[in-house]
Amino acid sequence: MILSQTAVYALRAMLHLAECPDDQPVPVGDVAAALDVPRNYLSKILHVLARRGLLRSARGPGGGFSLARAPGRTTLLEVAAHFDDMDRDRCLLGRPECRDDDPCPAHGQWKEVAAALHAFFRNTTIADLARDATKTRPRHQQEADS
Amino acid sequence: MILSQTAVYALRAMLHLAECPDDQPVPVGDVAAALDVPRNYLSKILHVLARRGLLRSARGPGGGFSLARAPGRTTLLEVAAHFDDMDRDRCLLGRPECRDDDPCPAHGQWKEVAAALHAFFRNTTIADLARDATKTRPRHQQEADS
DNA sequence: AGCAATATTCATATCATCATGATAATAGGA
DNA sequence: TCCTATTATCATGATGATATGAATATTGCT
Repeated sequence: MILSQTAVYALRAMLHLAECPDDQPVPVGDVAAALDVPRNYLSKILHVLARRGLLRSARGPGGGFSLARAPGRTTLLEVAAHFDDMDRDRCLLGRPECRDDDPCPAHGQWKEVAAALHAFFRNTTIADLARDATKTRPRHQQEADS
Repeated sequence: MILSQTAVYALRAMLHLAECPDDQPVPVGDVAAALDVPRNYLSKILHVLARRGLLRSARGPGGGFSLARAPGRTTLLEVAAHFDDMDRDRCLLGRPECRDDDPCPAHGQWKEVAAALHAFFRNTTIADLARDATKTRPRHQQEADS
C-alpha cells in the first residue's frame, strides 16, 4: 500500500474521533472496537499522535483521546508523516538524490504523478474524509433522499 | 515506496538489459555490478522474470539474461506485478471491497489519484525509461518539440 | 572427456513492520 | 485513602521482505 497499515490505522482513528461529539474523550478500547483494530497496537499509535499535538489525551476515569484541533485543520499528510516517510515516493526508483538536475530514468515521466500524489495528501483534511463518510455511507438512502 | 525494493530492482535490471546490445546475453554478475545490487538476490528476481516470459535465460559460458521482447512492448505494470500487488492502492485505506457503490471514506477523493497512478504503470514502457535515460534534455522540451 | 562459466535451487540469516500481553503511572470518585 | 478506569511504557512474538551462501544442473569450449 501507499500507506503503511500503521498510518491507515492512524487516519481511521482520527476520522472516527472527528465524527464523535466535540471535546468528549473516547477511550482507546472504544476506538479499537469501532475500527476493528488491535487495541494495544492502536494505543501506541494514538499515543504518538498525542505527543505530536494532533490529539489530546486524558488519563483516569472519563479519560481517552480527542482531537486537538478542528478536523479541517489537520491534513492526511500531517497524520501519516509521523509513521511513514511521505517523501519516499518522490523518486519511483527510490533514489534519494533524484532531482530535476540529477534525474533517475523514470524522473521525467514520474514527477507529475508524484506531484499529484503529494498534493492529495497535503490538501486533503480529516474533515474532507469525514464529510465524504457521512455523505456516501447509506447510498440507497442517499439516492432516495435526493 | 510505491514499489517494493524487489520490483525496483526488476525494473532497473530490465532497463539495463534494454540498453545493452540486442540478443547478447548479460550474466547476472554483470547486471548486479552495473546496478550495485546484491548478486544472488538479483539472480532470483531475473529468474522470475524469465519464467514469466519477460526475459530469456541461457546457461553455460556466454550465457546470461536478455530481453524476450522489444522494450517498447513491456510495461512497468507487467514487470512490477510479478513482485507487488499492483491493485493494492485502489483503496487508500486498504479495504479490498472498496468500490463506487461501497466506498471507504477516502474513496471519492482518492480514486482519481489512484486512476492516474495505475495509468502511469499501465502506459509507461521500459523503452520510455530507456529513452529518458539516454536523453539529456528534460521531457517537457521533448514535448515542446513535437 | 574434462573444465570453466553460467543459471538454478535450496537453506538460512537479517531486519522492519505488525501485533500481543503484561506492568506501571495517573486521575477521578466513593 | 482506596478502588477503578484509563493512558503510558516495556518486553516479547509473528510475519514477510530483503539478502546471503552454498550446492547442483546445464552448457560451451578445448
